[in-house]
Amino acid sequence: MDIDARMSVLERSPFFASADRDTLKHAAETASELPIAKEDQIFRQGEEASYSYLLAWGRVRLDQTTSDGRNVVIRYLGPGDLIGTVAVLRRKPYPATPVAVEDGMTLFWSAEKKAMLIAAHPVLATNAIELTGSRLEELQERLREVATQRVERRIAATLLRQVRHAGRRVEEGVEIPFTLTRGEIAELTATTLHTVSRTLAAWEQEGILSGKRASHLVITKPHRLVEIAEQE
Amino acid sequence: MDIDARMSVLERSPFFASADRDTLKHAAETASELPIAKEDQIFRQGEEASYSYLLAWGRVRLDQTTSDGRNVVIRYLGPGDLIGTVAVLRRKPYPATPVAVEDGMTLFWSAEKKAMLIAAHPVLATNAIELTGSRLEELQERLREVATQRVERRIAATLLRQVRHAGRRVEEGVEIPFTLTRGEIAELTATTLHTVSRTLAAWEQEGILSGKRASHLVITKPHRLVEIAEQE
DNA sequence: TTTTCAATTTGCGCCAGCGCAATTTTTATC
DNA sequence: GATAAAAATTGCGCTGGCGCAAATTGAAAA
Repeated sequence: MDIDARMSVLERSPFFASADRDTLKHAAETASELPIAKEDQIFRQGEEASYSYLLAWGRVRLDQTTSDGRNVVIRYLGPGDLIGTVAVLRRKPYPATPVAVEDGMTLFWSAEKKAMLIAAHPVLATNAIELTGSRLEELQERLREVATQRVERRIAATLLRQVRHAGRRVEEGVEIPFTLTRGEIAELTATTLHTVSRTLAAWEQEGILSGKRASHLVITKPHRLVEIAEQE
Repeated sequence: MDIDARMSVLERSPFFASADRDTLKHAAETASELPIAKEDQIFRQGEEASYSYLLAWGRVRLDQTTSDGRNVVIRYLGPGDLIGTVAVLRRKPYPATPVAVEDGMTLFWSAEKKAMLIAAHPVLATNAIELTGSRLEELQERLREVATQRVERRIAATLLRQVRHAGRRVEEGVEIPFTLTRGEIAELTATTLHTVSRTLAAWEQEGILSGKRASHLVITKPHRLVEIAEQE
């Protein structure tokens, strides 16, 4: 990737929203590239946060593992999303493990370079607050769902969230453009894979959605899913 | 409160960590004061975020209400904590309703004054990222607990979290220095008040803690509570 | 094409904890 | 001191969904 290609990637990221050409150029010049292969762990939960990343392309799942070995999926990341930035800025260990769900490319900066970038371009600090705030809002929403809703509604809400983040119109409806297993949905939803499987099988039977394994989920009746997410 | 008293309040807040005298003075001079009485709502969830607050003294509970009228307690705030700042900086509606659990005092700034403060003193932007990141981390922790743990462990973890934030050593153990009803613990823990009551009654019987209603909870055997929080 | 393995599905027993109902306790107000 | 109301407690029936087990499916590797 040459500087122009990098700048093209960066200007599409919300972290660089309203950033001028100088900022983009500075960031592009100081970045390094790391290709990622499916199932690569970019870093591990608990490690010292030395580098912060920006996903150029590909998809990444953010996992948190509990002390008794269970996994919670924090979110799916797509192109333009930051990885590990808050931990680097806070000088805390990484709180999660990002796992590539498909091949991709990241741009990365050392903690020093990132701090210098932000000091030199205050718009980046503002954008970092916006992005962290946005993640906070999403987590609050998820906590509310888990605290107050039955599983079906939660699954519907979770799928709609992926649609909102990454959905792509296709002929039959809206596609979630990455592989999402029943197990992963379970870990996003605080339930078990069996319950997700039963639910999705019923919805597939009803014509609401289709797809499993390598074939991406396609929501054929999004309005029906919204109804389910909003039922009492 | 004169300028010196305000500066004394501000320098104790993590939002002003590492801030120099000029910064504190600027902030103190541009702040206004709003006393709060028990049960006051400082603002309402969903309202336009016009002011951001810093709690000088007192205690505040941050509530989020769901579309079907249920309540989730997001967190308890104490002296030095910010209220509404992220929403103001993001130019989004307030995501929660802060309710005073006792009489207190806040300092507040309009959105304009706050933005000017932060633009003039970059250390404040850095601190805002730190604080937002810290809240993110706590919410991730809570989501992991709700997703993977039984109620008892969650209640223990929740009480330990209050101890860590606000606990005070007293003769019999550690006191949580504000009123925390069984209903509120339930809303912090994604369970019902009946389940909290049963659990706390058993723990009180076992000598782990004491207190209800106006009398604050006192954890008499904190180590026992840690064991419960960490059991499998 | 065959084999392997992970993902998905399905049956089913079990139970943690929800939620209804009733009672008791505590605090604030008059 | 009496009353009212909110918080706490307790009994108990019920059920959503967990988790075990087994079978089936689909994709990747050989």
